[in-house]
Parts: sequence; structure tokens; C-alpha cells
Amino acid sequence: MNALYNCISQYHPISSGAWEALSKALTRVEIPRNSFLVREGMVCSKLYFLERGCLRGYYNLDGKEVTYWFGFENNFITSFYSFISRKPGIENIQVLEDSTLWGISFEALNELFDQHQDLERLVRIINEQYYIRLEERLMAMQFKTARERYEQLLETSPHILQRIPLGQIASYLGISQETLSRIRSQV
Amino acid sequence: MNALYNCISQYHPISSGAWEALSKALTRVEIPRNSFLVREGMVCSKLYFLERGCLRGYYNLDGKEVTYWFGFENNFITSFYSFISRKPGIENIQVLEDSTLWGISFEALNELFDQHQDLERLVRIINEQYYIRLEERLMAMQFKTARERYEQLLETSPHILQRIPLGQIASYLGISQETLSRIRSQV
DNA sequence: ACTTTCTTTTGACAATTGTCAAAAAAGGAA
DNA sequence: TTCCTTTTTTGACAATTGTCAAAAGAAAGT
Repeated sequence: MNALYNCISQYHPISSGAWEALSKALTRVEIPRNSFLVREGMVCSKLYFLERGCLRGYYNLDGKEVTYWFGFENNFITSFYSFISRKPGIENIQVLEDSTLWGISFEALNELFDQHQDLERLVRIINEQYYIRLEERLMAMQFKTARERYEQLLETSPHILQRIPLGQIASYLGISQETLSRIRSQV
Repeated sequence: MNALYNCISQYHPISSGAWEALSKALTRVEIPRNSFLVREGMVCSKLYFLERGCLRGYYNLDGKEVTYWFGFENNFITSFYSFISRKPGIENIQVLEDSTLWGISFEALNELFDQHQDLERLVRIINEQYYIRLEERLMAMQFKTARERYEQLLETSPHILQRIPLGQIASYLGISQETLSRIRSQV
């Protein structure tokens, strides 16, 4: 749980009371490689913090698996649309490496918000930071070529290249696996 | 200010005290077509609500204007990265039609958060909804063809087509103006 | 080591989209 | 209206990327 505390502190410090309440509400989840944290069609009722391991979010489109994010150590994980709207989502969250997570339910989190304003602030601030990341990704997708997006990934997240199969990275970059393979051979 | 109140209420109802405090902190801004609300290189210190008119956010890349959002009536407007991080941004916000906005500074907003938890909750919830929108846009950009993205725009935001020049829409969709023109002629 | 399976690369070709240049159309101002 | 400016369309061609199929390579299990 230390990892979570450290991670949180980088966004916004919270009172010891808030941290205590939060720790009590968290459930530890150990989940093996190739299993699923979330399946399409279900409501994702939990928000997770990934302490160890690696996950990916994908959905099925015309029989193809379309990867749109990866989660690594110290990331917050959920099927965001489903978690927020409490409706079934189309997203699958697959475990790519044996993982350890800490989970909290939507209900428990919202109860905590009522009792600890600093927790709600923390989540607001984290949301904002994740929004900024998403914005950057959208810009790259909108205005950069496949090669540029790959090179950007190399710079900002070289660890992805070592831990994730090429096909999934290609999908994440919005290109075909063959194209990514050819880009790599030319760099 | 009614429009803002109605808009807010759809996200999360707030107490009359919170609304009163918020209204007092807002500044009305009237701004004519073709002027700029925000220029690249400056810190965007305000969050706006657009009551009337229409704006676009764009930045310059290799001498080209790259449009990445449009704002219409009842949208919240800011240069998000700059507003949140309080650093200079690369974004320009241009007024496309004579507009009326209500603005609040970062500092004033954060003071309100300390005094009214329901205001902070409101903003958290609005952030979450905007995050979901952005996610949808990213997915479309990542996994749909130019034609599909155009058709999706036609369905979800046909008003854009009537109010915005084609070149800017093309940029927003991540394609060249010529391609968009050709797509349109074939639908 | 030897299969078996999964992942990555390569080739050939097609489809999509971009770029540059020019023409046509639409909209505003005098 | 006429002129001027901006916006949109069209043509020709090039560059990028996708698809299908097969081969090569790497990893995992026995």
C-alpha cells in the first residue's frame, strides 16, 4: 500500500484521517496473467490502483481486438466510462503480467468523498492530470504520422516496447502490425 | 447566467449558497468575432462558460493551424493544460462568432472549492464527463477511417457543419481539406 | 533437443489519404 | 451590380498505410 500512498502524495497530500479511511476501504487483488479484470458487457464497479504488473484495455471491433491503453505500475485503472456512468461498457481489461491491485467500489469511494473533502479533491486532481495525458494522446493521433507516433512512444514510454507484443502496440498507435514492423526496421 | 445554472444542474445540483458565491465570482465577457480569448505562450488563468457564440481551439504546427476543438453554447471553455498546470500553453482560442462568456479565475475557483464542497464535486463530475467525451474522440481517431469520422460528426454534431468552415472541420477530423471535400461529394 | 504455439518480418498489391496547383463557387464590401 | 476575398472543389500525382499470405524467428512446454 506504500506505493499507492507515494503515488497519491505526488498529486495532492491528504490528511492521515483520509488515508486511514481510504486504506480500510481498499481490497487487495492478486490476479494472474491472461485473466480478465473486466469483461465487455459488464459494469465496472471498481477503481483500481496497479501496484505491480501490467494490463491492457481493449475492445472488439469487426472481429479485431483494438487496444486503447496499457496500464503499468502506479497507474490508476478502471473502465472509465462504465465506472462513471455505472452502465455496461464495451471494454475488456486483460492482465498481461501477474498483477497486484488495490480496488475500491464506486459506492465506497463516493461515501469517502462525503466524509473527506481532501479525498474528493485528490480524485479531482488526478482526473485532471489524466485528462491532460489523454489530450496529448489525441493530439498525437490527430496530427502526427504513424512514424512520429512511434518515435514519441519510444521517447516517452520505452518500457512499453519491452513488455508488450508488437501487435498490441500497433493497435494502440492506431496502425497495423505490419506497418509498425516496417517502421521499426527503418529507424 | 440562467444558461449556466441550467447547465450545471444537469451535471450536479448545488446548494443556493454555492450558486450565490459562484455567481459573485463570475465575470461577464463579451468578445467579438475573430478576436482571441487565449493566445499561445500565455497562461490561461480562467475557466469560461460559453453562453452564446462559438469558439475554436487550435495550435500552430509547421506553419499550419491545427484545430482540435470547437466550443458552442453551454460548453465549458479553457485552455485545459495551461489552466490546470498554470504554465504557458501552445493553444490559441479564437472567437468564431460574437460570443458571451462567463469567466472565473483559477484562484477564485479554488477558493470556492475550499468553501463549498458541492462546487468541487460539481467540477469533478463535469471533468469526468468531459473525459468520457475525449475518450470517445480518441477512439474514433484511432480506429475509424476519415469517412467514418465524418459520418459520426454528421450524426452527433450536425450544427458544426453549418457554422464552421470546411478547412477547420477537416483539421478537427485529422484529415486534409481536400479529402473532406471529396468525402462529402460522395456521401 | 524437439515440437508446438505465438510473435514478428517480408513481399506484393490495393486502398486511402496527402500535396500542390488551379478552377469554381460563395460571400462581403463598395 | 461589380470587384475582391475567402472558401470549396477538382485534377494529377505521390506518399502512406492497409490487407492478405507466407516465411522466419522467438518463446514455451514436453
